[in-house]
Amino acid sequence: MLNGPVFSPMQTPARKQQVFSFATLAPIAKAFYARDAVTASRELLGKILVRKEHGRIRAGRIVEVEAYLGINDPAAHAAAGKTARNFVLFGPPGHAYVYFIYGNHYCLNVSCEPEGKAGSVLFRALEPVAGLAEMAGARGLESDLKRVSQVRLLTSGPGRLAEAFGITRERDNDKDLTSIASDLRIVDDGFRPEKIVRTPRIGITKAAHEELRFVIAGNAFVSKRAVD
DNA sequence: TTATAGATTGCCT
DNA sequence: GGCAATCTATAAT
Repeated sequence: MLNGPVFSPMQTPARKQQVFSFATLAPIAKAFYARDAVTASRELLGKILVRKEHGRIRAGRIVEVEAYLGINDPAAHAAAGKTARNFVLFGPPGHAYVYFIYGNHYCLNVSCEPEGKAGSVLFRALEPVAGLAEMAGARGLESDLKRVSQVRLLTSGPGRLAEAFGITRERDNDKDLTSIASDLRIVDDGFRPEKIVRTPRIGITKAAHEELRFVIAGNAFVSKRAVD
């Protein structure tokens, strides 16, 4: 196991970083994603999103996600059917679906369900594990992070984590996260959350009552608008 | 062709 | 807590 779920200021980024060797971090396999979005959401909590760029690793533990279902979920981009924008949702499982929102932010999903059926998991918050200085640089923040409140600004929120990992539609949309050749992947270090909390999704108006948001209970890096 | 809402964030009061 | 920023997709004219 790499690190527990709670960030400790005593664990410096350098100490955390030496634990990682990108080549040995096998991406989670395609079959993992070929399931419904609710199951995939629960299973993804505690896994680690990893980016390799310029020989450096950025990694963050997944602590908050939301499930978006297929054509019957009014809040899902798949609701309108397959389009040039959302085709990834209908494609093979384990691919990155990246969209641009509010003229300012990218958001990252991973496609679920077998090919032909839509469904995805939105990444809403990560707990930084490695490459914190790189994340801070990408976010335009001070790299000398002393407090948890500062580290939270790196990846607590879907737009924030995308920026921290340099995720864009042009670069990452439809990327196969299960490929050994991918610079963006999700890995399993054996960590399992003690408790998962289920709540309504955040920031949507359609089907807002559906409880399809999942968070690791008590984790300090869950996005601010959280309603546990 | 024009209008509007959107799976957000950060700054201002 | 309110609201501007700023682009895209989709609905309305």
